[in-house]
Amino acid sequence: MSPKVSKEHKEQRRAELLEAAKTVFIERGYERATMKHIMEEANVSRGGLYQYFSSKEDVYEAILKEGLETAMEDTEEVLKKEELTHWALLMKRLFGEEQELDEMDPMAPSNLEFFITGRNDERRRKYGKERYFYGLSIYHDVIKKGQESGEFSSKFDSEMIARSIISFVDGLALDYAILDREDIKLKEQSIMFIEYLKMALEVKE
Amino acid sequence: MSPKVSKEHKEQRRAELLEAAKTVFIERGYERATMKHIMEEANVSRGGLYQYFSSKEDVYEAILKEGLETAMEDTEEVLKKEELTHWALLMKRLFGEEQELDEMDPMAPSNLEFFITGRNDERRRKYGKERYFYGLSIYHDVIKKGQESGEFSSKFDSEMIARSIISFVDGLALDYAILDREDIKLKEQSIMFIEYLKMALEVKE
DNA sequence: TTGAAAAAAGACACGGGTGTCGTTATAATG
DNA sequence: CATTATAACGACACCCGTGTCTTTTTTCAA
Repeated sequence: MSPKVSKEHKEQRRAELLEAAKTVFIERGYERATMKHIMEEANVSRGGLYQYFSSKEDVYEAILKEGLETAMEDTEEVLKKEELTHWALLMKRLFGEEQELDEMDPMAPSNLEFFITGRNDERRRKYGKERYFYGLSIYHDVIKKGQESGEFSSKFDSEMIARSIISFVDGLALDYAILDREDIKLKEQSIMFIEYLKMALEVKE
Repeated sequence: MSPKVSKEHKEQRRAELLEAAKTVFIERGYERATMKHIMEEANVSRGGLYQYFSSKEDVYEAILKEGLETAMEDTEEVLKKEELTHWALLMKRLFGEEQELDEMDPMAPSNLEFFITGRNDERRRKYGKERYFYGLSIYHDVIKKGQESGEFSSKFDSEMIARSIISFVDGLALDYAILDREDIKLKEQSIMFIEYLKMALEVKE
């Protein structure tokens, strides 16, 4: 009846495995990474790993889920500070609390890979769609509210602006994946895109 | 000494194989496609296929090369009609002669896949970089000339605008790959991006 | 300290994709 | 029509990743 190992320990182990898996995925990408690589990185046997995850896809989905959860928490966090303008809020959602325009989530390339290589798989496709529309709603929300409050111009459709943000973010992540750091100009491109947004929303600042 | 089959026939055969391969790649994507799939699609044996191509990567590079060549020819074509404004030229380069805003190269998803999954491979990385900078120069060129001629505003750096075009195109291709046709809104997003460009370049039209 | 139950280990068989190689069919040439 | 180069065939052996299954070890509770 009673479990032979504490729940805390199990969760701890699981977290360790996920951490190791992340390292592997960042290094090798989703497709080229194997369960064996993860076992080696985590210093665990085949059986040990399969105790927690039933496949590579299973591991990856756990990482994605975790990432989404922390992202949602961060969004909550930002929302609490209600003194912000909609524009500041939008910028925070785009580039995070620290506004690091030249940083990129190291998992971003693998994430793209995961969804693009699995685009013919119904399960993964559905999952990708969910994430897309969740991301869309995040941006759409604040833009719409900004327009309603009069802070933003309503010249353009809020949804299309929100969609353009996603495309921009995805495109940047893609180029980041393929090109060398110095070739991509993350910061300058982000600034350029911010200018587009300023013009479209007629933000003074 | 003398070849036992005409050169034309050989080239014809090769073209057929490439055509079949394209069909397969469009259907299954790069990673999930196998040489066997291509053999079946082309009604050719293993030996027959390997007569022309030494690996899947080899096949794909041939397709990419072909695509790039026709793209360059198209660009030449457009350049000949010198009566165009720089803006019209830019639009043609972005969306082709027909300005079909809701069309997407069916190979685009596989192309992204090819480069993103191979991002740790030196050869493929180098190849991707070449293509990026070639694409960049195409857009950069016309924007710079437009600015120099006074047709475009020089408020923003021509290179960054050109880069933003690539990111946009890549991001759109990515979303096209992952989402269903009806979820993506190709046309509306293209129009939105054109508006960004119009504002940045201060184009009346 | 001992026993039970679960976690971790690692050997194993399987499947699937790859590229090669000896053989056969075919097309050009004399 | 015969010859010969080579295109096309398809069997084969190889490799590698996967997930399972049996065995061993560890942990907790009595």
